[in-house]
Amino acid sequence: MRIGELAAVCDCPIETIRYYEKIGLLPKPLRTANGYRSYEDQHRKWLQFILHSRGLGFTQNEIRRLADLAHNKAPACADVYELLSSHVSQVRRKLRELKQMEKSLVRLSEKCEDGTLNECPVIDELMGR
Amino acid sequence: MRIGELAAVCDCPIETIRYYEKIGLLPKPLRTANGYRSYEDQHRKWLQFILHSRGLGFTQNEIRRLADLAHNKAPACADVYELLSSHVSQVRRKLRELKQMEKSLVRLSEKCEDGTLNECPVIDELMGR
DNA sequence: ATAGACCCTGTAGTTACTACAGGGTCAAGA
DNA sequence: TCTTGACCCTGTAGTAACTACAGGGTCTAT
Repeated sequence: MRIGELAAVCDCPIETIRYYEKIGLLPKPLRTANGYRSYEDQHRKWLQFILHSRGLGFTQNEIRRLADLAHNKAPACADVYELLSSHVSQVRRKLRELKQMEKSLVRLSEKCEDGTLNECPVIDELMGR
Repeated sequence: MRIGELAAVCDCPIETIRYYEKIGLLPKPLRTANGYRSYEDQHRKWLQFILHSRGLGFTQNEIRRLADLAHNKAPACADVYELLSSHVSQVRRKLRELKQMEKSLVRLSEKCEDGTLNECPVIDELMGR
């Protein structure tokens, strides 16, 4: 499978695939005589692993650690679990932050009274009271 | 006020202040004879404006637009309101994404059964079923 | 006279890509 | 046969929003 096909199958830009290879997230494929990358189905699985993890908000570092665990003969489930739960708490922290932001923003925009005012209390408030 | 004092007052790293000046977010202050930056109280307000906006998740571009509106004699409240509501919808979109992530992560980590397994269904699932 | 705290500029590193620039390869059609 | 077009290659630079030096200058106190 050439890179274009892998990209199409996984719905992922070609540049990203080459990038994952460069940073060592995706194992290097063999090359054909003309230098083109030649992927096996295993590469497809690895790439999807990366893309799924990314979709769940894991950083490249976390994905790298997950991948290391995955390539292990007996992936220690406890380690995976730890990575997972620490990530869940990060996501929850981010959620709380965003909810707080949303609240403040709504409170702020209520001062606008639907944008019909000619003076702006929002700007004043952001300037620090 | 020298940069160190401004940094302390606003609880913001010195480098960040210089960075905001460099990218044109914070107006350039006067310089003393020895070349040190010399800030007025107005600068403190501008910096707090930036920091507050940043705390609400606005990007530098949005802050720049807010600041332009703020420096206007008669800031059009409608424009501010528009910026605000478009930002609120972004925050809400991000919130939905994160909630979805959290759900998937929790579902995934439940497979771990508290990390007591020796095989790992999580890895399998991330590899794409 | 020198130690220490402060200030300066300019550059490089971070994360996770994306977008070229400037080339090579290969199959199909005129 | 030639050339057009769709592919592929490497390598570098740009993005956001900072952060962290390197290598210097200034000023106050001991």
